[in-house]
Amino acid sequence: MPPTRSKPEKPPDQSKVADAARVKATIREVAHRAGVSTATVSRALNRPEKVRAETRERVLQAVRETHFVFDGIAASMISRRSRTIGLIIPTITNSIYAASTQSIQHTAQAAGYTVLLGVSEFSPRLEADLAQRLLERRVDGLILTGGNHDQSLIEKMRTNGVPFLITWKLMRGKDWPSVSFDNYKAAWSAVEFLVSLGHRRLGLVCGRTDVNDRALDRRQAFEDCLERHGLAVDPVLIYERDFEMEEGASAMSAMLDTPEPPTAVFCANDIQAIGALSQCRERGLSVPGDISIIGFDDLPVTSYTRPKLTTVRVPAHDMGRRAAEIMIASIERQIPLQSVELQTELIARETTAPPRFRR
Amino acid sequence: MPPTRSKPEKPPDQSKVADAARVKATIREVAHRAGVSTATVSRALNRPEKVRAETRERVLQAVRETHFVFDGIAASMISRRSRTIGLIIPTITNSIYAASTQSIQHTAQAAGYTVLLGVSEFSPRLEADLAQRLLERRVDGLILTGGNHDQSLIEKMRTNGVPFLITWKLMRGKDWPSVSFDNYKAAWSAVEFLVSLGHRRLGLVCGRTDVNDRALDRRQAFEDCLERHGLAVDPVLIYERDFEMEEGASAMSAMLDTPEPPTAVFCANDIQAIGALSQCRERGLSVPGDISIIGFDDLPVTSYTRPKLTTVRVPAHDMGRRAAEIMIASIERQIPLQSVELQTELIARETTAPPRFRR
DNA sequence: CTGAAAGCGCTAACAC
DNA sequence: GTGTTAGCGCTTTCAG
Repeated sequence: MPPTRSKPEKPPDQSKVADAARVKATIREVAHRAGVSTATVSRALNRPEKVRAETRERVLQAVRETHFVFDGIAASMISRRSRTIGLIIPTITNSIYAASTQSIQHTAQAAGYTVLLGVSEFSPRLEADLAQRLLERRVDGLILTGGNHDQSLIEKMRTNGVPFLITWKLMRGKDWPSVSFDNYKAAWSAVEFLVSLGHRRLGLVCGRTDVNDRALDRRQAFEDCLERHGLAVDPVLIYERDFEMEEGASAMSAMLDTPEPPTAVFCANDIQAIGALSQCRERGLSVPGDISIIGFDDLPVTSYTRPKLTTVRVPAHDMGRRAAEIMIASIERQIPLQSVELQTELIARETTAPPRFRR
Repeated sequence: MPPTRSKPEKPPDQSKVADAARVKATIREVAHRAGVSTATVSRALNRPEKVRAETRERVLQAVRETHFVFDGIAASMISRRSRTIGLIIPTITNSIYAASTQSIQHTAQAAGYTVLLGVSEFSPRLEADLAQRLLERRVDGLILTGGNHDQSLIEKMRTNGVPFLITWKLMRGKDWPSVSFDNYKAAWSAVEFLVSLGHRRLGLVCGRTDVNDRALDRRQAFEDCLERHGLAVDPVLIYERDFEMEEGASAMSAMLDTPEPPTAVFCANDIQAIGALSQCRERGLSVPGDISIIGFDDLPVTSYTRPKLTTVRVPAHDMGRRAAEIMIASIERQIPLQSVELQTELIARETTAPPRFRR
């Protein structure tokens, strides 16, 4: 047994706590080992400059010896801050949300924050559960996707003083802060582009507008833009589908089987666009010769399809970074959450061209 | 003002706390409102069956009125459990890790756990920081990617009693539990397949083996398999690159510019394979006529490339689910972490064929 | 079935 | 500079 100070106020049953600890250490063990008070340990860890260098070194030494891991949970109880932000997205798999998520996590990490992740799978019910749990973990702020949320969730965030931010959807009317591009405007630009190429009969593939208000904005833009140009909005050319390539393929297939197929199709996300494109090639159709396709998101893979996909570039990384920055600034410096509108950009690649036959 | 019990032991400056709370409620307010003790509120929330139905209803009513959100942080202090698991992956963007992550989050959520996410960007330094922070948040368990970890991290997890699990890499030799397929075996099967097709000059594109032990296993299998078949391992046909399509393209480009290009290339992940494939087509080479390509992962998009990519299917979803289940079982029922080996499957699609000229 | 009281590991005054 | 003390919001004996 090592020659330790023999004042067993609390007889520790540590058989050989030489310098490799066997059990979780608390700030008390560290203090004892360093021969200081717990307050000093706390200071040495959080405000090193308020402690004499030599003392600090002794404390740090004791921390190392015991493999002490600071208990952020206990600290949070007092500081009323968890240094944690919650993030809820509908899906990560195979999607553009992964990009914003990675940026949020990166930015948070750099600022000393940890991200609690929730995946709602496009289910409002699941989202509410997820959010409740994040709130119970006392996240300092919550970053949500889109503007469809349980009313009681909003109330809880309000009364519990948890700031929240909407991403992927601009909340112009409401007083909710959002960091996003304008889905309507972006989709409009895509449709406008097809029309300007001379297309008169257009199809749409998009997500399910009942659970996805981004898809709703995009669909609305599609319909409005056609009307604006005096073109027909034919329900037989509008498909709301799940977020899968296969769904894009089958939607395209259905359109092509229509008596009067479209000469151009707007797919409101690249995942579905890739499926749609593949379906056309499967049938031996030339893209863009026989039919034009435009996607939405600019996933990295869209530069690698054959032909390369024309799409709308969405500032996913920027959005994630800005959202995290704004959230953290609000948490740390009480700066009210500000809304930011980001821009999108049409990336004309190879799947779009004028229709073969003008009417 | 509602006719409440008038015994202001602690004069609450609530001007009109009718049923919409203005500030965060604690269990005390709820107790007061329901006319019970804090202990009863706690019981009503955690062990409803130990409280009379009528009392419980009163408590729940008070919870609703105050928008009370349970403080999981305070609860964790006592229970020594956070109902939280940490997950560290190298990247989410545009990758197969998104799939396992989604499954882990899904499974955790269903079991009442929250996931704390860290993205290490293939940096051991960043990973150590991330892990430290997760430990400080007192995660009940940690799911890591691969087997390269800071020694002091391992010690901290050990002495702090935080169970950890390795994914994406089988830890046969070491005593670390892992839930994964065997990278070596899986890569071997891919290379073996090319050899069995008649290829004698093979190239490799893989991740950076210095920061990615999965890539190392796969490279090792490539080299061993060639040797086993008495084939040359030509360093000029081996490329370690970052995890980007562009990198796969440039690696392929370099190989093709070689005096004696390969007739088949094993890309140790689909991302690089897509780039490589694209590069071949860019140069007007026929795949698999002029050159065969096999990928690894079976990303959804590999069924949508032209031609469709032959690859090795990896059980990402299963791995995530099993890892989360095993971790949670260990946390809740003290079951020791068990290792599981999952299987992969070669998916022969359209980018592989016998070489045009046998030697 | 319910209440009173102690205390989880840490920090924030306030002393010394 | 450093120590002492009093809790943060909750759970958990132990009484009643």
